[in-house]
Amino acid sequence: MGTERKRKVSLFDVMEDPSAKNNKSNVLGAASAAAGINKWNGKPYSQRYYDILEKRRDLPVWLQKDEFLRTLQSSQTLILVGETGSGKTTQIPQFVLDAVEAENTNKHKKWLVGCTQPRRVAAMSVSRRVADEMDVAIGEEVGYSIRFEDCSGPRTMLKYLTDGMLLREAMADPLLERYKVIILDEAHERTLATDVLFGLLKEVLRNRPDLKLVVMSATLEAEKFQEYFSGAPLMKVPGRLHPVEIFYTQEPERDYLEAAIRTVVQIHMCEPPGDVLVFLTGEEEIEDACRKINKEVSNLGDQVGPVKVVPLYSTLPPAMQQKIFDPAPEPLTEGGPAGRKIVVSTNIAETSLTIDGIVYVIDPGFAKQKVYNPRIRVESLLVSPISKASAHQRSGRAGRTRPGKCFRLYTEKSFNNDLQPQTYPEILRSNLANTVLTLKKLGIDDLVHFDFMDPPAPETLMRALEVLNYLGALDDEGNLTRTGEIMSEFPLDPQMSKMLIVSPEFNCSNEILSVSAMLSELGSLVWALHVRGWETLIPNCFVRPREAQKAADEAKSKFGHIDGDHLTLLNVYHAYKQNNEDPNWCFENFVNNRAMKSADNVRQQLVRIMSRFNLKMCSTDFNSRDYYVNIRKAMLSGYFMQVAHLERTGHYLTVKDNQVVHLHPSNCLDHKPEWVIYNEYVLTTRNFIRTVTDIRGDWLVDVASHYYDLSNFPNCEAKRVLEKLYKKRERERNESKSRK
DNA sequence: GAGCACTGC
Repeated sequence: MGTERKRKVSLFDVMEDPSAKNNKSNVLGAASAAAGINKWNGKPYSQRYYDILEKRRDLPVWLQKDEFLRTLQSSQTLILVGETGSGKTTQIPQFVLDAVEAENTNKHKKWLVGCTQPRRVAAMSVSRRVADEMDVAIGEEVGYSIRFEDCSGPRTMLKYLTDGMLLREAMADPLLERYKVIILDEAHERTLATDVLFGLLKEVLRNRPDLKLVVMSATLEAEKFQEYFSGAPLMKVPGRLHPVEIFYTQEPERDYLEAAIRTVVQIHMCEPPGDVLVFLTGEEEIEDACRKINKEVSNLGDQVGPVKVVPLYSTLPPAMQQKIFDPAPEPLTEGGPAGRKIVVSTNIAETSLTIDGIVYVIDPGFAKQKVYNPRIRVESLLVSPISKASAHQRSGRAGRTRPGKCFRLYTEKSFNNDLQPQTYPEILRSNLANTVLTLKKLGIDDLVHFDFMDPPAPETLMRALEVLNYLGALDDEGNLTRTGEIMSEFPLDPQMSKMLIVSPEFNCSNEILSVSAMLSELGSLVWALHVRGWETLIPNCFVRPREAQKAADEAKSKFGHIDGDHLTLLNVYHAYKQNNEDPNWCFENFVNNRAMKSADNVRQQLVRIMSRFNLKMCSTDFNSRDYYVNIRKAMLSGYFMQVAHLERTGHYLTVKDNQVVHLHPSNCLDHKPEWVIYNEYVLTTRNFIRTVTDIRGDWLVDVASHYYDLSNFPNCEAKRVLEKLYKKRERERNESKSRK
């Protein structure tokens, strides 16, 4: 296999003379276009194809098509910087297709061009657009691949996929041999998956001279990318944005929320018509701001036009999110002052959602960002200043349809001196246990010397290795074990995949599958439940409308399990299935139908992975006393590092880390157990542990004796209790021996 | 008796 790879001629080396190549592609293009036959599928072009083609040719990237093809021909890696509106995401992959096709001598050889996106929606919508542009059916020559949905086939030549999905593919095919060219789009966003792909692809390119890489990014960091990819050529494509005038405050603002509201009102009173976008940090702040803006504007009476204030955050259900696309309200009287739409949004409007018609942007300079503390292994959300790149992106939102204005609620000096150039990449802000497992599976043995664009803190890597070692995914030399290999196949946190893998030993894999599916969808499903004026309870498959709180609480209590929230989730899942997944049943019981559907979807995916590894699907007899005991023990064998002990003072302390924590009030326990496992540790008004289940101290000794090795344990009450347990064990063992 | 930046497999 290796020799064959070496024999392959580098893809674009065939043509020596760039002008000859261009002639050829032009001739080809002209010939097929003249015949009106689509070279990709042999069908005649539709009228729509020609209509779109005309518009495509107006995009800024088209002016540089030849330059792009020449550069791609002469180098293995290419960096392309293009601002919003340049058309790079839709056009560059098509240019690449033309190039590959022109150079491909073996017409029967299958090849693929992949283009990654950080978000599912983008992968889906861009591929649909490109299929239209190429006049082919989606899923045929052009397709996409995202979790739960592979819309590609044997004919596919261009595939848009999420970065996480390409990483998954690399686990099965480390040299990514199906691909001729890989395009990493939106590289500046520096998602965890993209960062891992950087390092991985750098290695793959060394082993595969016939593979090419195009890195596409929107901003300033191009030189850093260039340096990382050993001086790869850099191409710049202009964007197509209207000019945006930037205003700074003269003095720092004491209260950015109050300043933001004041600025909205001023714009509405003094500026010409045009919609406003305000960036704030979170749901509560946004709802609060919307109320205040409405109040302030109504105080102005009819000297100003009407406003439509629209909140926007990810947890808003899609129907509510749609309101951002509504037009601004009409003037109250004919010829009266114009109406204005005011969108108050989180960072979601910075990258994920684009609203046309925005002319004014208000940027207070803050966002909630994830931070990770490796010492106590806690990720939390913190309101922190944004980066220059982020500020730039925000202001660009004002110039999509016409020239706009951006009001930065901080001083110019502060922008220049205080804001860091780029947002910290995610890899520096996350718990890396799962990432390290993926890297190990990809065959990266030496993590310390892995070529990260931004290497994570050694302590974070050490913590991740330690966790994986305790879970039995890595041996003491740091090599992937068989268990670790299976764990890496699950799209779950290592703790969760561990409990799944061992669950057949506790005769409860069916139940652990359900718990895992419910838990893993907790985070990503909140959006389905949130309706304005409604509240949710955690676990968030429960809905709690403000006008029916009592009924909702009663409904929830029917599912409550006194031994813990994990078991409550299991009860809900079982009830959902017993009622045939009936949406009416969900409605009547204040259970969210969408959340349940999605959990069920995840569960099916997990079942498929379990079967692939011959992991048995089994249950303990429901009437057995051990039914719940087995489930709790199986959970403990994954979560033995997330245990808290009730001290005599009445507080919980996390085991080993000795952090004071409190049971989150959403728990459904009817007592305070001496020992609990928890799913997450959240830092808000206090240190809370959320989704909690009662476990027994002697199980710790049975299930995770390697972790509860007392010779390596900080002095604390939990240690003394465990010491007693170990002694009791020993006594019992001796007694049983002497009886024999 | 508290609360959810945003993604992804």
